[in-house]
Amino acid sequence: MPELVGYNLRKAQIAVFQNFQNAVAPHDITPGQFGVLILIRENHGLSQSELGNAVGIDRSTMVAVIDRLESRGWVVRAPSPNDRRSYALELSPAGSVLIEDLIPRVRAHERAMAKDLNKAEQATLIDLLNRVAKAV
Amino acid sequence: MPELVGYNLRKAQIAVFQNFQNAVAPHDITPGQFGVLILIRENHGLSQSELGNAVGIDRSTMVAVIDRLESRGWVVRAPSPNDRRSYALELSPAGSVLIEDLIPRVRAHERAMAKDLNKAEQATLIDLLNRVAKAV
DNA sequence: TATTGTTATACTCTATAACTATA
DNA sequence: TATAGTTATAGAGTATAACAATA
Repeated sequence: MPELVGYNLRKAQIAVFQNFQNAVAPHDITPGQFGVLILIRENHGLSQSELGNAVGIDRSTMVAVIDRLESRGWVVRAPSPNDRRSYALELSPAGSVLIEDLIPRVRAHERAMAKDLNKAEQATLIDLLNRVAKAV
Repeated sequence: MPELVGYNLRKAQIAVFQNFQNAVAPHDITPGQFGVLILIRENHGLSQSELGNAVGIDRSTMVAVIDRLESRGWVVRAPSPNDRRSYALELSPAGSVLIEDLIPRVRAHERAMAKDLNKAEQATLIDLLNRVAKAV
């Protein structure tokens, strides 16, 4: 097992996930939720289906994801101006404040994670991960 | 985001997970379950708590994990010879047959995943992943 | 007819707290 | 007192199938 790429990927992912949780404490937010918030911030008015496609999850799953973020006051389902079936997702003011607080924490988390890797090694790691993701 | 190690790790992990599922079809087994079966095979008589420690999950979580593997006929809870509180976990004959069928599939999956990486690059990737996992 | 959001349903993975039997 | 397995409970994340409203 220790020589398998998949096994090491899994182990690194678990360690990184836990460090992320510590880094963003006391906000209790997952990497997936952070990614969704970032996507909404950078793409105003995204619909739930578009967001699901971007993240690779079903639109029925996205309902509960947005429910959670909305119930915590970070995201609002605004009416879409041109399609009455869909919502235009936006960050709430509280959501914007949250993101501004999270970004430096996530940057620190990234630094901690890569602290034993120089710049070239970080670039190599990202390149290799990309090639693995593309290969499968 | 695309320049973050954590983000790329997550993306690679998702792609690899899906490819794993295809590779082991029609067995419907997750990488985590495969890891548990391998550990039981390589450590006869392991207890649930020991297994949980090895994998990094709580012993209460391990109950349901073993329940599932037992209900599918792959693992047996044998009585521990020296401690009546605990079980000595073993693969059933069906579980041994399953593992023998899975191993070449998982090897093929590993090859597919790393098909665009030469030997040196694979070793580099594993080394970098290990250093990330250790850093956090 | 096709798409968007939703609900009902189901399953996996994860944890904490409290319990029973045993050490 | 401490440990092993268990249960109750809770929550996140994931999916498929079917439905209403809308395109």
